[in-house]
Amino acid sequence: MPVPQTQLDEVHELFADFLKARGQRQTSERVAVLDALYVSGEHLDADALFARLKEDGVSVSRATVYNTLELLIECDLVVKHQFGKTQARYERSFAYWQHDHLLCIDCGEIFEFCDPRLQSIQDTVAEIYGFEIAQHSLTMYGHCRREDCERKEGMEARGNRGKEGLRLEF
Amino acid sequence: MPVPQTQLDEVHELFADFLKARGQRQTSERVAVLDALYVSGEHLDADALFARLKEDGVSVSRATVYNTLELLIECDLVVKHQFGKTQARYERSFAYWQHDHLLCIDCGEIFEFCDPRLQSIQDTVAEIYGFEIAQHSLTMYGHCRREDCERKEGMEARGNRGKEGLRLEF
DNA sequence: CTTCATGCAAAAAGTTTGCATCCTC
DNA sequence: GAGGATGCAAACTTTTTGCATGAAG
Repeated sequence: MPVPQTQLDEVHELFADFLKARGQRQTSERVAVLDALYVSGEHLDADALFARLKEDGVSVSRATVYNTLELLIECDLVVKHQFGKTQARYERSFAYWQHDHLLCIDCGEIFEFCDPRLQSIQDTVAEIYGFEIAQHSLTMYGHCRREDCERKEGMEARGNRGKEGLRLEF
Repeated sequence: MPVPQTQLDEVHELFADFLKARGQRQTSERVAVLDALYVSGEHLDADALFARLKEDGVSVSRATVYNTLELLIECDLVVKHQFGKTQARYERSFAYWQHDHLLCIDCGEIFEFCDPRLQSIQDTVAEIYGFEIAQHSLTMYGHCRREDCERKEGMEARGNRGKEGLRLEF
């Protein structure tokens, strides 16, 4: 689901302001990374993002991708996820509903959901442990029922050696 | 909190049975890795586990540590966590309450909690998305109030360059 | 005595860093 | 024009793999 142009403009402005405030420059590479994440709305890993940019004819180095992601995370335009893998994935976060994730163990597809009860849990935990909770990460892992879910990712990644495709890591 | 001897025996037996069933050998190294995780009950990363074993006078290679962890995960005696870092942590999982985690952004301390409402959320999500949910991972990140919480890990890991120590990754 | 497991070291995979060149501001 | 940004490649970190040696069954 692509982001509407007005929102993309708004995000560009936020990023520009953030950079200006820190005396950093607005380069075409930085904007390209921002756009790649906002236009697709997918949960991309650094390498997929790098490939996507190259496909789009934008030439950036991996170092710049990582540098820019760091900046985007700092100004809260992007969040980094560690969906049970050593490799991180990045997702746009501005003007987008706060949500958690549901991941298909077989095909790797990611779904998003939101449940208000999680806030109650967070409040309870904060009170019991005397914590000031800044953020949370909730991911559910299971088997989806899409007709085109063919365990593709599980097969590739794990050589189909168990009843389940991906190795679960919590 | 160390595990009682009777439980350690039980875990040894489970592991022995698992290995025998697969025609694999019970070596002292494998048992040592299992014990290291069960005796301390901590959430160790592979390297810390390696170091702990060396401290205890057990000489195992990193490769064996990783191999054994894989086995222990397969027989559900250990779970792997990816607490928003590229580096995984491992925790014993047998005869231990099912719980989620609360992590101090400043000192890195890990607390455990359990809230029955999460099961309700899981059921709802499963129904709405038509998923058969196998597992979930919930981690809350915040600031603890221990008097000896001195942001130590944040300082080391990130060079104290922000208002918060650890980089959050969700 | 036959595998299977270990240890070592090399390779992978993901990410970070140093530095000369380039380009915003 | 000056200082931050880029690209490249090398370094680093964590994890995986290949192979000769060693030990469990």
